[in-house]
Amino acid sequence: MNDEYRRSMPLFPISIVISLTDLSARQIRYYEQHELVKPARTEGNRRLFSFNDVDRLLEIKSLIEKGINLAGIKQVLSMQDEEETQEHSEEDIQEAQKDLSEKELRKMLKNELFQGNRMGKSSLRQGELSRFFH
Amino acid sequence: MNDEYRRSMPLFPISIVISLTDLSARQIRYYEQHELVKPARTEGNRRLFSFNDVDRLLEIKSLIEKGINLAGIKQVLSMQDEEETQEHSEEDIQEAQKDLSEKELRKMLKNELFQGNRMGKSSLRQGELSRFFH
DNA sequence: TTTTTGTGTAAGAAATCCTGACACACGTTG
DNA sequence: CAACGTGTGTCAGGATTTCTTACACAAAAA
Repeated sequence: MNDEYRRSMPLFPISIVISLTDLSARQIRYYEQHELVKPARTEGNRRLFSFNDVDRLLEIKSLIEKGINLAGIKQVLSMQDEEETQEHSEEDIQEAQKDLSEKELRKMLKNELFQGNRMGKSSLRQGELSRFFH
Repeated sequence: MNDEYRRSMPLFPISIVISLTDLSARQIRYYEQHELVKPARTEGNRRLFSFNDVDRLLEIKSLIEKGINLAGIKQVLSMQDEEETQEHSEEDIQEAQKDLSEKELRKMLKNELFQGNRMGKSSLRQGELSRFFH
């Protein structure tokens, strides 16, 4: 609750985020451009990332490495955002998942997606950064 | 243990530390100059502060507001540093406290120091930052 | 009163970051 | 196959942030 406030506090310049995520500046800016992350800005227009932002970037990176394109990642992330705010019934969740797997995933990700891990929530879930911080 | 590693990771530029501590850049640099904090540096020589650094600065600020001068603060902090690394017997701790109170405090802080709170460890202890982060 | 402390402020230089813009490999589409 | 779309690298010019050094000064200490 107050926790979310702390995790969304703008703290890191892009250089730190680069070292934390091993993404390039170009990648990070490109993801922002496509609204996968929305870092805050200083008065002088410099990006400032929160813990949530960094977590999100790590998640994006993990999905990228699975071969998912940005459109797909956007879907996944927006679904997760919904889950965080609203409480869902079992049906809702299945509905949302159908939305992703039928309309987008099967078509554009072919079979690469489900090699090995079945994209279970566990591996995609938040808190990646908790390996570094607490 | 691994926790200490995370808390000592250089993450924040001075601008963020300024907003987090409400200290001026001048103050922060001055404290560094007198070795109360030792922030890391980027390749380009910019300061990078860790959680521990910010905690320490908040502690410094709190002590400053109590009217303690830098020499006294340095003593207090160095004592705390020792406590963190080594395990002490009861005697050791009393010894250290005597070291501070007799040699320095009574002489240079006069009576201002003990007005109200008796400088109990509780109020000086670390983790101030935990009010903002976890 | 003279000195020391702690902080403000300013200047010039250097580092970091910003937004385009162009390139390009690869995969997709017509 | 040719044309297009996607995701990333890289470079340039400009803006912002930070650095050090130096001077100033009020308040406290000597």
